[in-house]
Amino acid sequence: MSEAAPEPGSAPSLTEALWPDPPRTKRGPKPRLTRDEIVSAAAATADTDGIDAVTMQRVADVLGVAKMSLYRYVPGKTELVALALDHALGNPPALRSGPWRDRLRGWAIELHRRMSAHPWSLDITVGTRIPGPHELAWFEEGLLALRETPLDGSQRLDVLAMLTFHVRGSAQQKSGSDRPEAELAELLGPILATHSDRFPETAAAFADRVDGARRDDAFSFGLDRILDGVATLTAE
Amino acid sequence: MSEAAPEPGSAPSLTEALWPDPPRTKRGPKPRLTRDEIVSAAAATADTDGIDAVTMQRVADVLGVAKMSLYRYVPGKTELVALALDHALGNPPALRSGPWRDRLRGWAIELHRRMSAHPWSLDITVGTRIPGPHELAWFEEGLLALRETPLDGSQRLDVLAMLTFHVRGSAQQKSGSDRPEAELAELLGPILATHSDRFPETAAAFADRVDGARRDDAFSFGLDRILDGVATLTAE
DNA sequence: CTTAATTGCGTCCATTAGACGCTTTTAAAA
DNA sequence: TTTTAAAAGCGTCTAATGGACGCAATTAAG
Repeated sequence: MSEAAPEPGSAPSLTEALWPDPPRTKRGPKPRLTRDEIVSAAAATADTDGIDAVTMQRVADVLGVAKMSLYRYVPGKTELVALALDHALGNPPALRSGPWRDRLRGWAIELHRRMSAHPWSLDITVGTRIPGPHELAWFEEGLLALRETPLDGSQRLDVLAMLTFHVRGSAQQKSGSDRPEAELAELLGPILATHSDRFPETAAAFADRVDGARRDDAFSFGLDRILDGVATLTAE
Repeated sequence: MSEAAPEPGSAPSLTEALWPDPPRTKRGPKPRLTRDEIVSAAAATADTDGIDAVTMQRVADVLGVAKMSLYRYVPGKTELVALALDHALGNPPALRSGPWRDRLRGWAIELHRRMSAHPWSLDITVGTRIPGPHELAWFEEGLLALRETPLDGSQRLDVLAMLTFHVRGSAQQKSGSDRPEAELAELLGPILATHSDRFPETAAAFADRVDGARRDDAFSFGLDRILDGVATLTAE
């Protein structure tokens, strides 16, 4: 929430933070750190102990510097976290052949894998954000896959948004546990048992799921449904 | 993160908080507040000033009591927020007739409306949560709509999850602004202009969207795609 | 060699959520 | 009616947080 612009620039600091300009004057002491070191440290901390463990103090400790030193490299915590997110996302896989459906499927699966690997990324991708370079690269890659379809640009964006929502939602559900559905069912069990009269369908559906010993593949189920839906549209 | 159980119950406090038991011994001074008053105050505060404005202090001020008094009604802030969410969600609409597709569509649209009306609800529905009574009621309603389909319980749950993800994601994007896409395009404009060589497809797609003067209906676009996909499955 | 930009960071502050324990209220038990 | 103990209200205190500010040390440009 602070402005770190040395010049009277009009862009918000978040944009500047994510899309930095190289200008490097050569006066003054040499920086002891790199912005990238800080971002990596923040991401690593989030990976091991969750996003709440990422405090300026802790990141500074990891790097062996004082807390306030970080502010020479990063305008604030918000920006640091945004950078860590883009760092965790990384570059999209480049699959430039095959039919759009397979490509898009691979795209979504890989995105899901990345986000699941950094569950904290889900906690912070909230609201209208400014995408970082890697995030935009993912978008670009997804749009490339849709190029052979008759969809217009707007529809293509909508398709990617839809896929992103599904990836995010699915990854979110499984964050923190590797058998999320079983866990949820366990949590819900007592509640449903107590109020089975109020929620008969829900109780039945969960019983069904447990009996069927289904694995956690709500993600791919939904993914296929979505791709079916898009296919229906492109076929028109 | 604290345990408020008067008895040595084994359930986590969140469950107890969301699914309270009426036991009301009649000793001691009469409570000056209701849990519901507190929850309403918290939700109202979040509605007007965002989730960050919801502090125990502020809620207490609104109600004219001391901060620590709230802890007699609510185990902690986490639980208060969970309660506020369920409060904001409210009961699902009861549309018990018509084909499953229309019912599900109405269900999703209404859910979208509610969540958009309380944008803060999106910031806090993260990870595996314990659903409150209202949330479960929505689930129940959604499952009811799917009863006429040949899908099994597990698939029905997956469909609802998918829809929920889409609703959440869409509502999230538009939180904080009523023309989110235009806003995003504005934010992205300078970036894309600067790096149009790296993101040609993205630039083109956004240009397409702006030219087409499309309104913000990524939500219903995706919703129809999803329902198409489900229809494909049920038709098999 | 002088100068000015730039770094590292110590100090300070405002805000949080929450623990703990005291006092007061009030219904149940004697 | 008196005694008793459960429960409510909440003042006080603590630890953690993000961040403003300004000073001293560093180092390249002039």
